[in-house]
Amino acid sequence: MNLSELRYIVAVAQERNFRRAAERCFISQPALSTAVHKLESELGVQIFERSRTEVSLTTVGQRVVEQAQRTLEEAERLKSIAREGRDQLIGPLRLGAIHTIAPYLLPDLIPALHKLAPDMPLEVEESTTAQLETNLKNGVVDAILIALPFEVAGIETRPLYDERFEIVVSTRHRWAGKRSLAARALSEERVLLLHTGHCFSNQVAEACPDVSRAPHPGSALGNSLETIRNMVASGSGVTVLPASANSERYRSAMLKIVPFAEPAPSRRVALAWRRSFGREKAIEALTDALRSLNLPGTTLVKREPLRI
Amino acid sequence: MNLSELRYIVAVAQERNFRRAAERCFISQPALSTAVHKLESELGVQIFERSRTEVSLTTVGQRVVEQAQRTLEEAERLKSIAREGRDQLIGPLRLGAIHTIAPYLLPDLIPALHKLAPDMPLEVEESTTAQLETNLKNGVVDAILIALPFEVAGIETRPLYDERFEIVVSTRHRWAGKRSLAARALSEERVLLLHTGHCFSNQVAEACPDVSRAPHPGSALGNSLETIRNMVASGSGVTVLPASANSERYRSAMLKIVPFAEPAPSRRVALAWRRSFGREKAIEALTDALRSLNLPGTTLVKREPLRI
DNA sequence: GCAACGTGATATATTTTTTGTATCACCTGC
DNA sequence: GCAGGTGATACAAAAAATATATCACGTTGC
Repeated sequence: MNLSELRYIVAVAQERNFRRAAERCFISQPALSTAVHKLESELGVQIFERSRTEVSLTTVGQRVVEQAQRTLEEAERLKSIAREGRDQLIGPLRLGAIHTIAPYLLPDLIPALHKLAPDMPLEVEESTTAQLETNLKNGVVDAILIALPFEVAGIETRPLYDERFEIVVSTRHRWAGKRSLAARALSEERVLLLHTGHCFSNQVAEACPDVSRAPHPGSALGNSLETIRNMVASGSGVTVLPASANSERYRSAMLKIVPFAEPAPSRRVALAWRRSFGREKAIEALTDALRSLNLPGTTLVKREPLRI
Repeated sequence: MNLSELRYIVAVAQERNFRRAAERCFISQPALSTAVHKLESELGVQIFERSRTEVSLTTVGQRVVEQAQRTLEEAERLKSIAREGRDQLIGPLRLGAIHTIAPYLLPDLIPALHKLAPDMPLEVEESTTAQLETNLKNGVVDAILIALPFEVAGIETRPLYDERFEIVVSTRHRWAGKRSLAARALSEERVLLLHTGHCFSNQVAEACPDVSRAPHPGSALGNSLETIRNMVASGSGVTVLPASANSERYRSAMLKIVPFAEPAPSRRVALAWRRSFGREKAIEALTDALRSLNLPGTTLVKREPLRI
């Protein structure tokens, strides 16, 4: 039994004539005849009564044809479901981002993406790189925003922008008036950072090797740079933040941003997704939205050189 | 798109593994893979997300698979409808019979058939041979009981029994005491018969060539032999009836039955049905029921020699 | 790290199924 | 009786489904 055969018996039932039914099904009359015979013998039931003059339905045939129609309708519905789902820019996109990116990017990203893909709401999850990697591989999220390097089997990565690091101090700090500072200067100060589970902390530590990592209660600082920013404002130390964290939105009267002397340390932010994730269009739209944001202290990476 | 493909994606969705799904579908893994690919490209939608480690459903895929399941259920229901309808002894059988047979046969036939095929109710129509022939060809009835000869293209005929004709007179009639009468004797009497639309009248006329066909209002006698019987009882004339019309059930104290002298005229009653009518079992059951009736004045025709 | 195993995809060949062409037997209506 | 129409059938051709062998890639366990 297959759907064509069902279409055939419905056509025959409607036309009550094999030739016309065959024409409507775009097949030859003998093909139709054999197909109907095949179905009848498979079902073990005679659907039609054929005389030389006319074709009529048997009692069972009546019910069989009705049910065939119902089956075909369901099959049609399947097609229309697929048709509706064909647009990759329809349906939610689950995006993960690390704590040092999410809060500074999402407020602008969400409206930007909404313009490009109004029917693709963004569902956001904020976590560490390690957790995001797991969730990405498991399919809990569809794409993640992380800092490079990020080499994972089966995962596609696309660099988006380079982002300078900046030193943040209290306005009352002796560095508050500085135009710039060398990385090694940080070794003189108490530098507040997120705990080592966060890649940003490691990157800062790498960039500024002799930073005196001040001891602090592991999770007491939370996962938020904002806590650190407050601590800096209250004079507990200095910190290093990614430039986008110092956008106007987050600027404070109690803090002063001091750029690093060139070459300033930086990180490369990238988008990553499963190679098997089918919605390339969604990834493209997301990329476009991200590249349109114009974040302070960032430089877009030239488009397309995918690092695999 | 075909039903197999739907079965395949349902299996993959359940197993979340192509090899196991293939095994469950009794096909090879590559066959399953290509089939799923084919369906995906036909629908223009990715149903599954395949990583090397695991298979998962896309958002559309989820809905597609659900709908596929629904479609398959309807197809299954079709099969079960066919399975239920497979028994040819289930469902009504529409039987036509001429006026000179129906009333004398049906009272016994219905219970007899009910014993042989309890789920095959008989729907009866009483009419003339000509009308029955039309209705049989049109499919308004499935089988008819008529008197031979009956040669119609596309119609199968099976002789059932030979039935003697008998003379019926009033008890006050001068023939009331006769043991038998020759056919030609009828020429002396006023013989009441149904109008010429009824084959029985013609058969009597043929058998008794010089019958004085008494003039009578065409339809005033109705289509019923019973009307004639009443007229005979009231002395309006004599008549000739088929033997089964004179069974105990219909015998009257005011009437006397006089057999014809040998060779008594008779008719051969037969069952006829469209050659294309599929329910041979139903015809068999009906034949068996008819042959079991033991009607008075009838002799069963030897089984099976089908006259085609 | 690296080998063994497991995954789905692919290439090619084979089998099965579907369909088309030509023709038949039969019925209807003139 | 003959022309036109019906569905069935035989056979051939085309298309589809499937199997075998193999691949590339990831995971896992040592």
